Amino acid sequence: MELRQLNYFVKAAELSHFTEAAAALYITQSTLSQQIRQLENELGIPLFDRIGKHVSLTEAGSVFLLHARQILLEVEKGKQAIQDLQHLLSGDLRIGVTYAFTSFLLPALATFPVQYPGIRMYVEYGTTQSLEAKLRASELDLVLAFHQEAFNKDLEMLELFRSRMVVAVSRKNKLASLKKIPLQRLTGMDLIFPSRGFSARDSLDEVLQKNNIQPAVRIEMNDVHSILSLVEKGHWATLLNERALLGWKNLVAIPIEGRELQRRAYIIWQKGTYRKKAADLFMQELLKALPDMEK
Amino acid sequence: MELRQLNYFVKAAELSHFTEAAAALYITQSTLSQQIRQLENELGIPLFDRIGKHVSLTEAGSVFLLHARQILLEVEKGKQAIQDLQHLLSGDLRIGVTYAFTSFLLPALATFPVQYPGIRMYVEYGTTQSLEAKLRASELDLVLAFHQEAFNKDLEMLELFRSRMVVAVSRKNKLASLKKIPLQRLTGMDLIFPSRGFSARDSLDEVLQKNNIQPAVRIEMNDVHSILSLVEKGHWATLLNERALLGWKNLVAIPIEGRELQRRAYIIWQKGTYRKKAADLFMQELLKALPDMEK
DNA sequence: TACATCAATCGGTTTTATCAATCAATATCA
DNA sequence: TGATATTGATTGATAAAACCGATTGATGTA
Repeated sequence: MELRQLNYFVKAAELSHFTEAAAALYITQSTLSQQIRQLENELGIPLFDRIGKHVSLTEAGSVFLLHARQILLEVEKGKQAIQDLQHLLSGDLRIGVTYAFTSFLLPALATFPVQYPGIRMYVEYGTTQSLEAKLRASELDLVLAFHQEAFNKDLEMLELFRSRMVVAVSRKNKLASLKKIPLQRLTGMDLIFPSRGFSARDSLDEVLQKNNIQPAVRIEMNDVHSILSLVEKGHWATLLNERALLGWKNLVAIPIEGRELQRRAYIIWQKGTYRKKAADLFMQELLKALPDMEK
Repeated sequence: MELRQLNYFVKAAELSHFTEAAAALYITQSTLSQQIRQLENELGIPLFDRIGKHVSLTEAGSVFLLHARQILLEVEKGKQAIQDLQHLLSGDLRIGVTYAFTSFLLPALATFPVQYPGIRMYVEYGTTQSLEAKLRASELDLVLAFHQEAFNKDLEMLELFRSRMVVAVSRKNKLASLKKIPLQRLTGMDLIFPSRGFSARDSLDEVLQKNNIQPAVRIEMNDVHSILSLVEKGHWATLLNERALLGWKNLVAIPIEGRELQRRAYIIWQKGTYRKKAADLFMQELLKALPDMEK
C-alpha cells in the first residue's frame, strides 16, 4: 500500500468514475485501474463494484474510504508541521550566553519573540566551557561567548566584536581617574575574580602567568552580577570584559596596557548539523545591534 | 512521499543507525540512505544530522517522526477495519423480504445476530417489485421473494423452495372443509386481495386473465397481516402463498387446482457486485432451515 | 598508525508505475 | 433494432525509480 494508491482511490471514490478520476489525477485510466486493483488485492477485498459501465463503492470501499481520507489528512498535518517549522510558526530555540553578552543579547531578545510568537526561547547563562559542552551535545542551538581561537574542529564560529579586558572599579575608588593601568599594578589591588571556568578568568590566568604576576585574589565568585554589585560599593576591583560593564553607571572601566588582553566575541554553533531557521534569523537579529557597538 | 519512505524513516529514527535500520528492513544501507534523502528533499528540510559517524534526528526530524508514526498507525487502523469486515466483526446487512417469508426468516434472524454481534441488520418488508428495485440500487444486500422467472439479466437467484397458491379461509368458514378448489369457484367468493405490486397478486392476475375469470374483489389491501386478520374473522377469503399462512392457527389453506399456481421462492442478490461475507453467512443460516420445510 | 565502521555515492539491474492502443461490455441514440 | 460512444479491463512497450553491490571518504578506535 502506498500513499499514491490511496490518493487515486479517494479520487475515484469521490467521482465514482475511473476515467474522470484519472483525468483529474493527470494519469491514464489504465494506470488508475491497475493501481486500484493492486490496492484491492493487497486488502484482499474489492473496493468497487464494477457493474456494467459504472463503478460504485462496496461496503469495504466505503469503510476504507474513511480511513484513506484520515491517512491523507495525517500526511497533510505532517507536512504542515514541517512548513510551520520552516516558516517559524513553531519551534524551539535554545541560546547559551556568558554574562558579558547580556547587554548585547537583550535588544534581540526583546524584539524577536514578538516577531515570531510561535517560537519558544530558552536562554541559559553559563561559562564558556559549560555552554560549549552543551552545544556539542546538541542541548543548545547557539552560544554567545568569548573565545581564544577563531577556529575549532567541530564548532562553527562567527566573530561579532572585540572587547578589551578592563579593570572595573567604582567611581568612588581612588583608581577611578586613571586612564590606563599596567599589568604589574594589579599586584597591590584588592581583587574579586570570577571563578575558574569563566572565560575572562581563564584567559586572564594565562596572561598573568606568562608575565609572572600573582595578584592577591581575595574573593572568587561564580556570579558576575554579584561581583559587580560588590565592586560598586567602592573598595574592590575586578577584571572583566569591557562589555560586561555596560549599564553599570557607577562603575569605571580602566583599560589594561598590552594588546594581548583583547578578547574576541563569537556566535558559536555546531558544525555539520542543520542550523534551524529560527537560529539563522535570531543571528540576523543579533547582528543588527552590531553597528551600534563601534565606539 | 510514500508510506515506504515513512516506514524506513521511522525505523532509522528509532535505531539512530542507518546500517542497522537497513538490515532490520531487509534492504541495503544504500537504499535506505537514498529513500531518506528523497524524503528530506520533498520536505525541504533535513530529518537527520549526519555528524561524524552517527546520525541523530534534527528538530524537524523529531517533529516529523511523531507524524510519521501517526500516519502509519492510521494505515494499520484502516487495514484492521477491512479485516474486521472480512471476519464479520463489523458491517451492515440489509435484507428485503416479502411477507410470505416471515416464518422462514425468523429462525435465522434469531440466531445470526447472536453469532455475529458486530453486524447491524436491517430488515425491510415490501413488495417484490419495490425490493428488487432497491436491490438494483444497492440499497439492499439480499432479497427473499417469489419470482416468475428463474433467470434475470442482472440479478443472481437461488431457489429456496416452492409454494402453492392457496385460498385462505377461517376454520369457521363454510369452505374450510374442502380439499381442493377449482379456479372457477373463486368467482362467487368474497375476496380480499393483496394490492398490485405484491407478487402473489401479480401472478394471480396473470392466471386469472389467462383463464378468463374475473372474481369479485371486494377489498384490496397492501398489508398481508391485516388481510389475514380480516380473513380470520370468518367471512372473507383471500389468495396467498401457502407459506404466508404458517403460524395462523385459525386459518385453513385450500389448494387451488392447476399446477401453474405453484410459485418459486428465491434468495436474490445483485449480479456482479461483491457479495458481503455477512450476506454469504446469513444465506447459509437461512438454508439450514430448508430441510425442515419439506412437508 | 592501522583498522573497523559508518553513511554517502556510483554504476548497473530489476521492478514497477505509467502510457497508448485495444478490447469487451453496455448505455444511448437514431 | 442497429450504429455509435463511452465505460473499465487488458496488453505490450517504455520510462521511472527502487534496489543492490562495490567503493569512497570521514571518523572513531585499538
